[in-house]
Amino acid sequence: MSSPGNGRRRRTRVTLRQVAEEVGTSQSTASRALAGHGYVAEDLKARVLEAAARLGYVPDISARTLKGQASGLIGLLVSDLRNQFYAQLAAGVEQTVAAAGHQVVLVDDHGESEHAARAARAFLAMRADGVLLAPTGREATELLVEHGTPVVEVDRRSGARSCDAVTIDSEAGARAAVEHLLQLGHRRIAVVVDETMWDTGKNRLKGYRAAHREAGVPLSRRLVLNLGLRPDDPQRDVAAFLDANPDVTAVFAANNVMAEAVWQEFKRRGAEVPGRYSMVSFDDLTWMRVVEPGLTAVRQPVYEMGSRAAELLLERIAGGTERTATRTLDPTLVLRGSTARP
Amino acid sequence: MSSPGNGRRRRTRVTLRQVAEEVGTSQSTASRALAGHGYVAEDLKARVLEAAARLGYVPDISARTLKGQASGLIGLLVSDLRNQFYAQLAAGVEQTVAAAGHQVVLVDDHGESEHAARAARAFLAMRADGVLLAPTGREATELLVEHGTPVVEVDRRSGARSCDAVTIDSEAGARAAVEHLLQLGHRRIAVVVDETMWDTGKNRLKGYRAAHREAGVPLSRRLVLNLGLRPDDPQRDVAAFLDANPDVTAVFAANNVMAEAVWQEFKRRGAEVPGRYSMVSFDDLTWMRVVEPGLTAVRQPVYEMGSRAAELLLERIAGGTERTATRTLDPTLVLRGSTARP
DNA sequence: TCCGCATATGGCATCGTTCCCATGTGAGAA
DNA sequence: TTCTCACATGGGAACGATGCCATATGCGGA
Repeated sequence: MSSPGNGRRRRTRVTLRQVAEEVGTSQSTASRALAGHGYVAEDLKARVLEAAARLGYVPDISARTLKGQASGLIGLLVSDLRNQFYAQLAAGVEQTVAAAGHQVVLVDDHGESEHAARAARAFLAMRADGVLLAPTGREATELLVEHGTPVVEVDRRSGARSCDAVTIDSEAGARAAVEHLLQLGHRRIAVVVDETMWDTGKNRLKGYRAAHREAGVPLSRRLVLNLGLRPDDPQRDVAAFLDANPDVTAVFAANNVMAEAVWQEFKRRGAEVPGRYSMVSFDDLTWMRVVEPGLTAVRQPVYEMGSRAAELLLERIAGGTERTATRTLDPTLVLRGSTARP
Repeated sequence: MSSPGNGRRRRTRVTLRQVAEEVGTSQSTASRALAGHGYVAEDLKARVLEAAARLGYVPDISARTLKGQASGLIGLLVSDLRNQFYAQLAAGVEQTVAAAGHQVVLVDDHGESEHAARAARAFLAMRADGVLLAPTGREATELLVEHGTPVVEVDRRSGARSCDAVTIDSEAGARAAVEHLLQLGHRRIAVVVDETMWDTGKNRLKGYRAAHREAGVPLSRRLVLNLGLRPDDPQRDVAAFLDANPDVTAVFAANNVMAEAVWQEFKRRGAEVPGRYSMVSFDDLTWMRVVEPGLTAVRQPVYEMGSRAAELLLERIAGGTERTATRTLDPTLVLRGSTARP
């Protein structure tokens, strides 16, 4: 590999100037040789490249960025990396961003918008070329947009002023799920949500209601279990709810966290699925197709959402499209064994 | 928030010089005021801070880094973000790194060491303060160490020259799992692995063998199903293996991917667990405690491994410890319903 | 012969911060 | 009075890469 015999840590990094001196030319010429544009004689260029490789030259992004070039960094802000949903999203983003030769700076705001704002400031400070946000407030988006950083919102929309967005049609997904239950003959369908402050939760509830209205089935406030943000022990709350509403025959869980709580509670009380309860989850994770019976679920193209958002952001950075674009992806209802007639 | 009425994109970012001019002082003084060290009169300092906030000043990390300061970036290289194992790891790392005021640059090498080497070069180029690697070859580690970047290897060790590492005791975990099966009376225990080139796979196989030796149960090559890296369709291979070895009564899956393949194949052929087969997984994911029966599994403290590795790296960056440290975390065997006497 | 142009190379200012150093003040000590 | 020292401020040189501009040469066409 690189220069032998140079003990452990190199004291200072190899700079372009050193490479230039090695071949007896100027920084300018060496720069052109490495960059591959501008006039450089073929043989000189080869010698510069060889020297750069031999000395282990690595260009300094800070200097390049300072001079006004792109930093090559894309910020990505998610709410909870431990949740498979966001992990998939991040994977999709990383894949696309890396393929374009950029790097992802990942921040997890744990659902706190204050933390998100801090992250936005950090993205600004590092001169990120663009940022992808699963927003938890409009502050971060606004800060970035105002400073001229391209932003694409993913999954959720902050309602902040114009920026691109890639989301999944929550309302349609929820409607399909609940329609399915209604068609099977269920009339008292519970819905379990943890947040209704962002458009994901709001729209899933909206879809739930729309399906009822369309089917002419009356809605009841009682059947909406709203646990609020980051509930301590959702399973306990679900248990209490089921005890209080013994007439419920089906449950629609608005996201994977809720689905797990509901499923575990069914298991704990030995309630048969789909015998006693039918169940549908919004979001389709590994475990839902592995359990017996499999969970009927609204599958979201999460990985794809990540990569589409990244593509959109890269286009925006390249300065392509002018007016802001919103892309909505369609979820699909995957039928498995957890749903049947009541 | 910041200055009102300034249309959309600010054309240029606010620099320290502009803040200084705003309060009628010099860059030097403004810098000291913001940095909070060196002599600055109290009232002047307050005015600088106020002006910085009012103008929406965000320091430029590139310039700071170029001047020789830390970049605040920590590189993290994982093999497959879609795998919950690495997502948990990344979450643990992010949490700890963010708490220390740094940012994580995340790269997924998809198990390709060539990709890993490219990532290492990128980390070098952006002057990452330190790097965490789940190595897929020694090249990346060596490149970074040689350039003087602190490196901590996580989960796997590359065997490259001295750098810190945080791993989980694969051999002990595997031994515990297989001992459990042996104690239940199993004598023909299959082991399913996909890689034996890194120490994780190697050591799990070692633990499997050690347990047999200790129990005085003869080993058979036939019972080792080695699928090799990234098998096309592991479930099919497992099926073929089970057909060819009908005397097997228990299966030890060496990681979560193998466990899923084995589990799905059991389900497909309607083989009762633990009636026909007992099963243990190395790595304990959500679905394993949700399925019926629950999977007996070797639980790895993955999130903790991530945060411990990050802590170690931060210490190393701070220049604390001198000699390299290796930390090994202990896995625990979680008994559930998938294991019983043959 | 002279101009224009493609080719080739080097000098140097620039990006925004940091920090060393020079400069300056006033108070208290010698 | 003069020296010292703590306090306070500004000038300006780095850091490393980039790219504009000046310079130089040789060749073909007018």
